[in-house]
Amino acid sequence: MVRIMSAPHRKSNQAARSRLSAADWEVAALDLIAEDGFSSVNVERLARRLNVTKGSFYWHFGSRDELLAAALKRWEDEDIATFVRSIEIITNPDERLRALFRRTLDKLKSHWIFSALFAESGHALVRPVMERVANRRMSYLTDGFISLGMSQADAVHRARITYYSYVGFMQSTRYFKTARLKDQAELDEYVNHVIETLIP
Amino acid sequence: MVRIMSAPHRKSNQAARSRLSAADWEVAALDLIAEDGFSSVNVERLARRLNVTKGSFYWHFGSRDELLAAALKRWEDEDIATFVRSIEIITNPDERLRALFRRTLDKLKSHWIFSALFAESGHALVRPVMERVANRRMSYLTDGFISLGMSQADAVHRARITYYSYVGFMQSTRYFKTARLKDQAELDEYVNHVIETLIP
DNA sequence: CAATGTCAATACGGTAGCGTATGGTACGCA
DNA sequence: TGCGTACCATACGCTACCGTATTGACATTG
Repeated sequence: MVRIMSAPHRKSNQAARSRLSAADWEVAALDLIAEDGFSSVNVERLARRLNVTKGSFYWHFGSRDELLAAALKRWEDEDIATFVRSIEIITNPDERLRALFRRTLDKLKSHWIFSALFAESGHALVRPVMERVANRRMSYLTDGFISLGMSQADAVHRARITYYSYVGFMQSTRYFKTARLKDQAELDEYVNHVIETLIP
Repeated sequence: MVRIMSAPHRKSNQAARSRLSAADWEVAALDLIAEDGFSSVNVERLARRLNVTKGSFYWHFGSRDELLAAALKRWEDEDIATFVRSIEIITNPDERLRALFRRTLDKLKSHWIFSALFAESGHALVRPVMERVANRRMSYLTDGFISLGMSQADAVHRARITYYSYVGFMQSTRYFKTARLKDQAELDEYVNHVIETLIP
């Protein structure tokens, strides 16, 4: 119960910047989401991480939900931006689709956040975000399969399989050691199999 | 705040049986899990559903975790039993695999519980259960693909895709209206596409 | 009918987390 | 140099939930 404040007027290890902005709280929230899930985000825990008390938090945000909404928006925006940057520049449709498949392996923090958020899509703040994300990716995939010569109907189905298997992969590797592939080689092998199975 | 107890000594609408067993609490917990997720299960809410107070609960169970563990065990046992009953009796390996794929569409409550539990595999009580379930299904699928002539390595990969796309499908339809297929016809069409894509 | 066992109601103590109130400190700038 | 703005600390109230303690109601059985 008694918490020893070794550095009362903090000048401590990591937090060289002694004052925080709203953005700092959002980023910290996203970190926590990636580690422990969306609903694990609570302001006192965040405050402890940032070496301040929640007195500070409520200066930047009116409520916990306000922070969560801001963090979600930040993630969605970043996610779109990096996606466009890394994929959209590839012109050849076949190449682009394959690159998209392989991209699921980049262990970006964004993927972990995706997985954590997806698992809690039941939450009223999360659901609309994840639904938009799903629709964007699904229609992107559909277009990809169409431009490879598939019929509209087949492309939609194939996009579903693809997206769903991505979701399942992410969720499983998040939670289960058993599901994690051993090394980079096995990972590559798996993705190659996926590409050969799903890309006509 | 003031709760009107219209039927003090309860003889009320649904609960004809005026006394409960531990099993009743477990079943109610599973219902709640299917509807609202694992972590939404709390004893006072359950008690309200069952038209009793939690004074009763703690006669049957020592703690909330004890109930959750019992409910999980109940589900896992049932899940194995119904799986064996519905699939294992089919001898032809190709038929069996197809039946397994189509079984995904039966809207059994068990599937909803699966989906709710999977989403919260982060929980210490849930994770081992879902890991066992995943391993069982994965190795079952792997055997299926092997008996259809695939190499061991390919079969493992294909089993992964299959299981992961099942997980993604379940999770998505659980949360997103957009993801839900319109009617039985579209559903069948989708599964046919899945079968043609994933079964060699 | 008494005694016991089984299930339930009520009242209470404890903790975690949200949000508020109020005052404190430090930095930029007049 | 002093003053206001921006950020932070402390203390508190409130609610939801867990779990405990005690007593009550009803059924079964000796």
